[in-house]
Amino acid sequence: MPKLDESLLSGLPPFSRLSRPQIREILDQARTQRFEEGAEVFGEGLEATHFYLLLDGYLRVVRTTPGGEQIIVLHISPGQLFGIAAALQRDTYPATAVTAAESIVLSWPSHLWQGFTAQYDGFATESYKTVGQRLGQIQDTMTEIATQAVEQRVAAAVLRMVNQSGRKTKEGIEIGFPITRQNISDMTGTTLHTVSRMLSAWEKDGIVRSTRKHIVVTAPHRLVEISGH
Amino acid sequence: MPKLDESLLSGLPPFSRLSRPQIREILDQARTQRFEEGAEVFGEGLEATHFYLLLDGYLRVVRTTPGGEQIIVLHISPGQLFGIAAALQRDTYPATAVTAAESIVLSWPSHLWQGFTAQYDGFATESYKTVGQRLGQIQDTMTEIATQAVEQRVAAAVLRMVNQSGRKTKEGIEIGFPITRQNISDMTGTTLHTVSRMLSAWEKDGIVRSTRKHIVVTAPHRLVEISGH
DNA sequence: TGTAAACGTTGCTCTATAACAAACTCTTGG
DNA sequence: CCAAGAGTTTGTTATAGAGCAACGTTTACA
Repeated sequence: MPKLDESLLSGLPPFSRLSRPQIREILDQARTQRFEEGAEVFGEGLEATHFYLLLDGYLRVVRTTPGGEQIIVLHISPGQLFGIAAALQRDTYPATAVTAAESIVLSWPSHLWQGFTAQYDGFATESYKTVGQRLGQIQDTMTEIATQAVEQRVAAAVLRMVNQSGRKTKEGIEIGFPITRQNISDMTGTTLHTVSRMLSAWEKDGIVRSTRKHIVVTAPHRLVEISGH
Repeated sequence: MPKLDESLLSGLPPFSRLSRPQIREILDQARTQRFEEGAEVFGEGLEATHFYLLLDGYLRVVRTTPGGEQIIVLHISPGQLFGIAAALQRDTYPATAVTAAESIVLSWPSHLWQGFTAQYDGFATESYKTVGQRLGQIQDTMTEIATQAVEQRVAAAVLRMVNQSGRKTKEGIEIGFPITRQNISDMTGTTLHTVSRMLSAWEKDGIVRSTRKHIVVTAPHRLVEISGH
């Protein structure tokens, strides 16, 4: 395995205050893994043996109900920590992490968490900041699902993905990872049928352009209007 | 103001590993407040100047949408920390805390958080455990709202309150704080009308007994069945 | 290169639940 | 002790969106 370069981590919040030798130390303890699109990095309820950092790719964090339905709790972008059950004194993962695209992932054994927070300046602070942001985001999503009509929720979900991973194209802003109607319905608590109808209608209105697994938003402001924010 | 006794805190997880003098120190830095039922302890978006512990009473943590609708994110029981924005490096509260019953609350200035975690053994660990549990619970609620029918959600909400605050009566288990149909609808993303009909139906079936602002569950197992868990 | 699997679209029907409306009942405080 | 407000009940109507069904399209791989 080729040695990873310190520059991979030096820009990221949890590591930004560390010296290169410290980052070297951290990298030398990490395991690197590559996952195909659709692969499971860890599963809900399993023992939380490691914590992770997404170097490249995209992840979906997913919960499955007893009845077999699933909902996507959040998406993880490159540079973010995930599976940090150790930070919250949990011994199992509370959700499943599935790659939305081919991904490169670093991981460390959970027992190193304590040491990391103790010896690396800013690591704990930044990690808990991430936890706080995620908590806030989940509360937002929950409030939205509980109070908004389907069209508004779908619009908001699309906008969230665009904001998190959007890249400019000549036609508009494209969501940066493969995404199906089913995926969107799993984010919003609807059915793929309803999402499909909605996207068709928006396409007719010139708000989005979509092909199989890809969505380009051509008129973001109109989506913002629809979402009601 | 009467001096608070150390025994108030000594049994609670965040303080359980501390000596009496340490608890004395902590208590001496605390402000004690009493709130009427329905009072706001802090509001969403306000500067997070303090963190809190609920000594007695019950709280609802509430989010309000731009459109004026609100949803109850979770309930806080006696002995629990809340408003711990400081733990997550936030400078504003992400939600509003409203008393569901008359309540006694301790609070400390946010800047003490750092010191508490550094010098009191087990404080950080236990606090983050709480955060982890709450995150899990919110994810549960969200999954439920996104996937379950209204009757199942209402049943689950009632059961959650019973588990958290239930006290035995001759007729069954009573929810330990005042609760309206509107409150329940705010927990489940429905309307008070639907909740009212549901409770009426359950009462006819001998599953609950309810009076204004009070609910006694007489057949918890039947509610569990309905909730689908 | 052909065929199955995965993904997407669209029409039709049906129902759970919101919305509207009105009346009833308890509680509180002047 | 009465009035106003807060909480609850119940009936009726309207509709968003789920469910079912069928078909079309793209992708992958055998």
